[in-house]
Amino acid sequence: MQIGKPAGDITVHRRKRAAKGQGTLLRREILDAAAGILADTGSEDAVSIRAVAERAGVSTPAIYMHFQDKESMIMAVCTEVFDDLDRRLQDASAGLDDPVEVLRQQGIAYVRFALERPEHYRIVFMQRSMHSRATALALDPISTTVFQHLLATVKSCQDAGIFPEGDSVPIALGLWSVAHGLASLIIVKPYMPWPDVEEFADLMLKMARLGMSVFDGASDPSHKSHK
Amino acid sequence: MQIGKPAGDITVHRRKRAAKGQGTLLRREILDAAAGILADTGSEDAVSIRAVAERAGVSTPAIYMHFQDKESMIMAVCTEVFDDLDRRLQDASAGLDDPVEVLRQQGIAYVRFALERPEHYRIVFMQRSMHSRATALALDPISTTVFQHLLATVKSCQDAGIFPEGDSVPIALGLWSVAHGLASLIIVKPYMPWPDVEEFADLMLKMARLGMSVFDGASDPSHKSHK
DNA sequence: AGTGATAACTTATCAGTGTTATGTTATCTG
DNA sequence: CAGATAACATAACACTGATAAGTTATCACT
Repeated sequence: MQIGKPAGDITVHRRKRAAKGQGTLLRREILDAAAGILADTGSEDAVSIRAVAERAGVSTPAIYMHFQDKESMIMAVCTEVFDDLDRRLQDASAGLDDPVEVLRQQGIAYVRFALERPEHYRIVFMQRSMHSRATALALDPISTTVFQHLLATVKSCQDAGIFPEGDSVPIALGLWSVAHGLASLIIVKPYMPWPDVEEFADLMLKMARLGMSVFDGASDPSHKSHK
Repeated sequence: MQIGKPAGDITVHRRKRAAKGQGTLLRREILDAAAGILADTGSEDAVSIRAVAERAGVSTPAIYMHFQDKESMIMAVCTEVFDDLDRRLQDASAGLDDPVEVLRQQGIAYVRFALERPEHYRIVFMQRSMHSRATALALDPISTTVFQHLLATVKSCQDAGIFPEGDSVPIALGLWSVAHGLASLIIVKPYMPWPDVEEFADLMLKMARLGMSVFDGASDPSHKSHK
């Protein structure tokens, strides 16, 4: 049973260890490997610690030198991908004067982005974290970034008199819920009779805006005491 | 090393095997065991095949006599729980004449139900199936049931002149997206600055309704060719 | 150039998972 | 009471995330 090469765990390409100060180089290569697997397969399940380690050319526990656990690693991958989301949302509304049009275009861009990367979106926005609340928040800069930008857009709408004055937070959360609800339901229940996605997103956001604009006089519990 | 009882896999309560025609009795006990673990722990991860088998007092592969795989088992558990959802939605709108009020109360009841059973809701509405589209649809009677009821409510709203005439499907899907977006985002991102849940749900649904009511004259691509 | 310190890893292993092929036993039928 | 078979159990496979403990290459310093 003599075989030339040792049997068992055949690592395809064995990485050379980094120099002494350059330990963080591996972090980049791990992220690239994990991102590659996720992009190739489109499934989080395929991104196992072992698969990532093999693709990066290192041993399995080497991953844990740079990431606390698997969730942190995958979240880091998704965070990098979703940096594009921020840029896309800006691009979608660049050069637009009407703040309502800004809101609409950003909303459509949001849904479109989610449907282009359904697995990334699912990981970040449809999966509860295994960590505590505090660390889950720390691992999730995407949500806060998206929300801050949306908040600014809502405020400009309020300044233009489109939305009623008062706390912008519930309005922004409401608009976010609409866009998220649409994207996430399409991802999970694709067999439902969804109309054309972009026109439907347009419809929903219009619906939300028009609803909001009439809201001043209605019985709005969260704003009742303001006026 | 003589010990009285055999070491190793100590099954707490060994079930007596069912009689010859009564093989399906085990199915009920498996469902109860799985539902119990899910209710106790609140985590799908705790509902492992082995844990369920031990709780039911049978061996691990016995599960596979009644369920194709783990997903089917857990979906069966959730389907039973969500039968209550249907009843709750009916109760919430019982005795109401105004179809809009029916819509609002059902929407609030929907979100409330989701937040009372976040893990069940997550499994059914926030997790993509491992199966093919066809079998995923077959495993998911909840969505279709909920949607059919919502569709009926939307139609009654259309008859009352609250919503514009035409295809009810996109309107119902839109309303569902709103309620789902709210519930699912709260479940996954509880650290966001959510206002009081029920009043917020009320706000959102009002917002959706008021938007819809003004829609007839606006540029609505999905209805443009009707008039 | 040689030596010790240590950053950057690897080896080996643990405890668990879903799933399946195969073996066994209790019950029912004739 | 013998044979058929429904209703299980045993054992094992191929994974998974994670960790304790051991190793090796590189660096600073003499």
